[in-house]
Amino acid sequence: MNIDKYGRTPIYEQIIREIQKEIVSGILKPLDQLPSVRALAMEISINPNTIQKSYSELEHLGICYSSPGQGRFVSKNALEIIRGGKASALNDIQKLTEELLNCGFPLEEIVDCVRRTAENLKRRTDDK
Amino acid sequence: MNIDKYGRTPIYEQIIREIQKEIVSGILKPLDQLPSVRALAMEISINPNTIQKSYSELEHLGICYSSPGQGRFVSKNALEIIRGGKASALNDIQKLTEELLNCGFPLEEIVDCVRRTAENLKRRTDDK
Amino acid sequence: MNIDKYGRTPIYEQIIREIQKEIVSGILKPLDQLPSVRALAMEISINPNTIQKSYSELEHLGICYSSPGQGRFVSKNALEIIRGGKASALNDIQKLTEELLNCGFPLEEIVDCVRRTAENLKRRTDDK
Amino acid sequence: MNIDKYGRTPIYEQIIREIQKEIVSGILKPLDQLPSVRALAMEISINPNTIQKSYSELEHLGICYSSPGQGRFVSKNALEIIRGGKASALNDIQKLTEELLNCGFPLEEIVDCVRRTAENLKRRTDDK
DNA sequence: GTGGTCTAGACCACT
DNA sequence: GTGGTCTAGACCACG
Repeated sequence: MNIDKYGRTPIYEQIIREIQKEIVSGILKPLDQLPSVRALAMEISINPNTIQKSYSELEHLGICYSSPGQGRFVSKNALEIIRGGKASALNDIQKLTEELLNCGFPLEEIVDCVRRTAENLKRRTDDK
Repeated sequence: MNIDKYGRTPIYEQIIREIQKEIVSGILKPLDQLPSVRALAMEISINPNTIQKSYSELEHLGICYSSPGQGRFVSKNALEIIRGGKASALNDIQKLTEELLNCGFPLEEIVDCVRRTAENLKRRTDDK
Repeated sequence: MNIDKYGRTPIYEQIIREIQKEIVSGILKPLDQLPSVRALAMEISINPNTIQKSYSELEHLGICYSSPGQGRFVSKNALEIIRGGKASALNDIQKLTEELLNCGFPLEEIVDCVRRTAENLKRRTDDK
Repeated sequence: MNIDKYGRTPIYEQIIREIQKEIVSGILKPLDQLPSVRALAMEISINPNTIQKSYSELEHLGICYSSPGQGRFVSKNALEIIRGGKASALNDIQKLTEELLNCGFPLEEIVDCVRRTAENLKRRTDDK
């Protein structure tokens, strides 16, 4: 798990995204057990309170659930929920696009940037 | 000036962006005087200290400069600086694109979103 | 930390210099944690907002960085940045020298002054 | 007269220094008349209030005096007063020197800087 | 009138 | 506990 302890994005958000990424990529499947708060805290050297916060948020979103005494598990419909939640990212892209266009950036430069990102991602995925 | 006093993005950052927008759109030109701290504070009902912070930041960026007792003015090369600073937005777009692609969003949907944003922006600008 | 609350130089600038001095002298080393805003405010009896301003400025200069909830730390390359920034002091010395020479002060008196300053500083440092 | 309207040093201080410089260099001699507030204001495009402030300060220092209805004149002992006042510059040089030495600048570099400044000044003076 | 600094005190998000 | 933002209100220097 790739966490930047000193960046501006909150650690608990980074953890949420990383777990979502693992679910989306299939590393974690529905009904799989998540690592315990303590275990994950040790593994990535983060305060357990922070892990707890991430997990609570994921539960709140319905992406995982905890059964007392047994542990915490990925929800059956985790994938759908994650996909739904990401729709807001399109909104963010719109805002950024507007900002760039307002500054005189040519549209095609932005489109190219998106396409190149897709290619790079594909290459990296294929390499694995 | 359009400020959301109760949103998550700090007021002072919103002000910075609004001023940049006014410079980029030509409402404010290089060497123009910016509204005084107190005047702007009154106009948008924000505490003068917050305006001061926005202005200081803009000065730090080299977008404006101040002479005590005289006022604050747009730098000659403000446009270039703003454009340079926005380059990081491309980076943000890349990250968001990756996130969406990872979730299975088709590339063309993202590209379409960008193109539609550009069209909408153009229409709004032409209407003026 | 030695602060003159009622002098002409702003408190926040004095704090910046004092912190830089502590880094240069090795009291604070790269990656060390700086005193918290509140702690330093208490220690030197200055309003936390003023400390915050000093720290923000130091961050702007790249001399330290902060992670909310964790604290504020000296940058790895703090020393280099501080040294680079002080180069402007040479410029100031030039201007003052010109002023003195224009008034008829003999060059050697100025040079002597510099040398004596160095000796005094060395003596004080050696005494420690 | 060389004034930087947009720098950080107050305009009225710059004017004071420029006038002192003219006296030291002999352009203005004791008992010479200074330009009137209005005339100087026009000449260098500065608010008369600012000129007034500079003149008041110079009077306060004893460098000039005004005789109502006649004008403002350079004092007989202006040169001595200016020289005396500049002694504080030595103090400033000391402080800057300490700062540089603390950062590891070699003493000889500072001394060289002073000597070079003197040479440049001499050359410029000889050229005239 | 302008910008700049400072205090006091509050509230929020993050760890 | 940490940093960050904001308000209210004051005071100063400069033009």
